Amino acid sequence: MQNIQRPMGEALLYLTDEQLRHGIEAMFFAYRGFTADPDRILDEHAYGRAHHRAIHFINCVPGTTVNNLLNILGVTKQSLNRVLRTLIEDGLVVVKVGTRDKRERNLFLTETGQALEQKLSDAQRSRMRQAYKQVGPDAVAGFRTVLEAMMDPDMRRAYLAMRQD
Amino acid sequence: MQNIQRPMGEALLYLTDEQLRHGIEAMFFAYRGFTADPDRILDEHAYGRAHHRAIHFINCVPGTTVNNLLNILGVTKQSLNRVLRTLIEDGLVVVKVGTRDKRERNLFLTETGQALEQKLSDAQRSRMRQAYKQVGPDAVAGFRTVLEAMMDPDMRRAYLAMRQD
DNA sequence: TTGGAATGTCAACAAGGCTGACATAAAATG
DNA sequence: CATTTTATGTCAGCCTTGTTGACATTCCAA
Repeated sequence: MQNIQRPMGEALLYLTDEQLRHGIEAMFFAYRGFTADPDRILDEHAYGRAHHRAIHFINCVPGTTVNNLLNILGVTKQSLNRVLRTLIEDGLVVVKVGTRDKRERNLFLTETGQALEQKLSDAQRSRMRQAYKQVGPDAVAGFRTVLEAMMDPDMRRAYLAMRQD
Repeated sequence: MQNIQRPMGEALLYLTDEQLRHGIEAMFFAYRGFTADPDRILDEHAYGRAHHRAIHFINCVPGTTVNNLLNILGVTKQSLNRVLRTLIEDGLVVVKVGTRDKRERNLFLTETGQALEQKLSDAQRSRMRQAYKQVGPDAVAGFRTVLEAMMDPDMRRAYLAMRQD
């Protein structure tokens, strides 16, 4: 370590080990903040982050299959299945057997499910909005750019495919 | 949803629900990338992220007390204790009874512990460096600014106190 | 039509959070 | 000096959410 070369004065200051370490810690603390508000709401419903993630992406891609969700979430199908089961039992998610391929299950949020999704994403967006507002558009653009660069290529593809702005 | 007001044309485009949602998803996928490399290394040693976090912050503040670590990590002492116990048993961490206050335990990494810390943080910094290099200093500055704005105030204080750049 | 691949379910286990209760030693306080 | 508070550790037990293994169903292609 300690490969502290500064080939061009302070121009690459942001690439020193020290700076990178700060970035790592910022990521750690920020992610805590990022999940704090939804976590509180989920607690009231006896759900966890896993439920939140499932709800979020089912809302995002209504009718998605279990398999597709597995790829997005990066967990095993067994793990996802447990979460889905409780969401289905609780009437937040409905399953329809695939029309073309009957092995597939298409997932949808019920109205109750959509209501919870709203509540969760309102909370999360509200913190995001406050942060964005506080720092302005340029910082936000930089934020998104770095996040994209940090993703694994597969996830970057999934992420970019999901957006159309 | 769909409360899409645009009070000043496109000037606040980055604050629409749609944009905020993309920020949320970017955060989710990026955090996965962020932890992927250390996770692989930890697996080989039969450790988890909890061990990584402890190692990281003990390295960061050598001689830190258990209580201080609890505040930084935001877990219960029982949970931290389990992790610390294995790290001590495995000879990665040593405990010294506090000099001024003998109730306190000061935590340090052994050479072995430092070696693992190096390995983990090399991997994590390397991804960070690649991302930073790819996007340039302005984006990096924006990235850090937004992350700081997203933290809970307590954590922001802890984070800012930790750095002296 | 039959065997393999894809999809999803159930069961059991492990990591790592959590709470509660309790022990000990040291410090602080009256 | 007696008492209380603080810092830490430990045990037991619970929950969420990962994991693997075994199995059922469905589809498709040889």
